[in-house]
Amino acid sequence: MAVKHPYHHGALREALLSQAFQDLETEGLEGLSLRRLAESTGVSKTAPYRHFADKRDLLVTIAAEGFRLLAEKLEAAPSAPQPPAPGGDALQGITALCRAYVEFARERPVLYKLMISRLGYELHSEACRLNSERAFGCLVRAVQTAQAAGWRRDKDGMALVLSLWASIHGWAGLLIDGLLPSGNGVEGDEWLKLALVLID
Amino acid sequence: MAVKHPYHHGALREALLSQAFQDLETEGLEGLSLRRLAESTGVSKTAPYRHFADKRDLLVTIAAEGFRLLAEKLEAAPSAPQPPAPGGDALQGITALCRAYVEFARERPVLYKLMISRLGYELHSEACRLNSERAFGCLVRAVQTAQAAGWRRDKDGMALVLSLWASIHGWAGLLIDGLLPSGNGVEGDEWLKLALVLID
DNA sequence: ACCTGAACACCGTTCAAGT
DNA sequence: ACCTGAACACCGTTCAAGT
Repeated sequence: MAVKHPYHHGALREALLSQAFQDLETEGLEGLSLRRLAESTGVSKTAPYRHFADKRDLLVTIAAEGFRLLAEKLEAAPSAPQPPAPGGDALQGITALCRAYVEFARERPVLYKLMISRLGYELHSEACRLNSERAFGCLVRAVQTAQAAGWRRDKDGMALVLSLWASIHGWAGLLIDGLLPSGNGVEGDEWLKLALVLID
Repeated sequence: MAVKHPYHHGALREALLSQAFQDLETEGLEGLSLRRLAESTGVSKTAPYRHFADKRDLLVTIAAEGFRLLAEKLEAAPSAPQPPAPGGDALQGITALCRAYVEFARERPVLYKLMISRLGYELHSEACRLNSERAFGCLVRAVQTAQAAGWRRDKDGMALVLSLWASIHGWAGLLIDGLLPSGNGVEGDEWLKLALVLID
C-alpha cells in the first residue's frame, strides 16, 4: 500500500471513491478515515480536499452510488407476469422484490445504513433523491401488480407501499444487526416466510 | 460549565452517565466525546477511565438503560382487556404497543439507534439482554392476546411477533431518518393508520 | 488545475505520578 | 480508591506554498 504515483494522480476522485467503497464494509462507517484513504491511494492527506468539499461530501457521493446499485438490483428482480398466471401467486413480484432488497442490505450492511441515515440533511443530494426514487418506483409497481392480481384490492395503494417498505426495512435492520433470536430465520431466505405471515 | 469539584467527585459515574444521556440526543452519537463529557462534569479527561473500561463500555451501559426505559414504557402501554370486549378490537393491545414503541424511538432517536446497533458485539451486555427481553415479552403477550381475540388465529405466534417487530422497527427507522415522502403520516400518529393496512 | 507540508483543534487511551 | 498530567497515535480541516 501507499504506492507512489506521479504528482498528478489523474483519476484521484475515482480512486478515492472505490477505495472508500471497500473500506466502508471492512472498517465500518466509523473506521473510514479521509487520511487513511489518502494514504492508501498514495497521495497526501490533504489531496482529497481538491475533489470533495469534506468527509460528508464523500459519504453523500457514496450513498448516491449505493442507491443506484439498489435501484438496479430491484429493477432486475423478476417481476410478476402482468396478466396473473392461472393459479399464479399475486405476491410473486413483491416476494422477489423483498428478497432482492434485503439481500442488498445484507451484502453491504454499512453502505445500506449510510444510505438510510439522513447524514444530517434532507435527502443528501440530487443524485441520492433520483436513485432512491428509482428504487421506490419498483416498490410502487410491485404493489400495483399485486393489487391487480387480487392482493388487498380494498386497501390504499400508497399506504401498502409505505407499510411494505417499513416492513422490509425493518427486517433488513434486524438481520443486519443480528437482533433475531438465533434459529429464527437468521440464515438465508427463512425470514421471508416469517415476513409473509404478516404481508400475505 | 466545567464547574470545579473537590478532588474526589463522589458520584462521577452517575454524573457521566446522565451527562452522556443528554449529550447523546443533542450532539448525536458521533458528537459524544469522553473528553468533553469529562470536562463538562468538571473532571480531568482521564478520570472517566476509573469508571468505564472505554468509550464502548459507557455506550453499552447507556444502551442497557435505554432498554430499561423502553421496557417500562411498553409495560405501561394500555393492553387489551383479557376477555375481549363485546365488539372490541382484537388489535387494541397491539396498536397501543406500536404507538408506545415508535413514540420512544422518536423521542430518543439517537439512543434508540444506539440500542439497536449491535455495537460490535452480540447483545452488548447482560443488562441489555435482560431489559431487551423484557421489552420483547410485551410484544409476545400483545400478540397472544390479539390471537386469542381472533386476529390471525391460524398463523404461527412467533412468526407474527417477529414480523410485527420488524414492521414497527422499520416504521421507527423511516420516521427517525425522515425518509417518508412528506405529508404521509410524518406527523404524530398518522403512520399508525398506514401500518395497520398491512397488520390488520 | 492539482498536490504537499505545516499547523490547528480535536479525538481515545495508557501510564506514571499525585491526593 | 480515585484523580491528574504528560504523552502517543490518531482524526478532520485550513492555508500558504510548491509543480
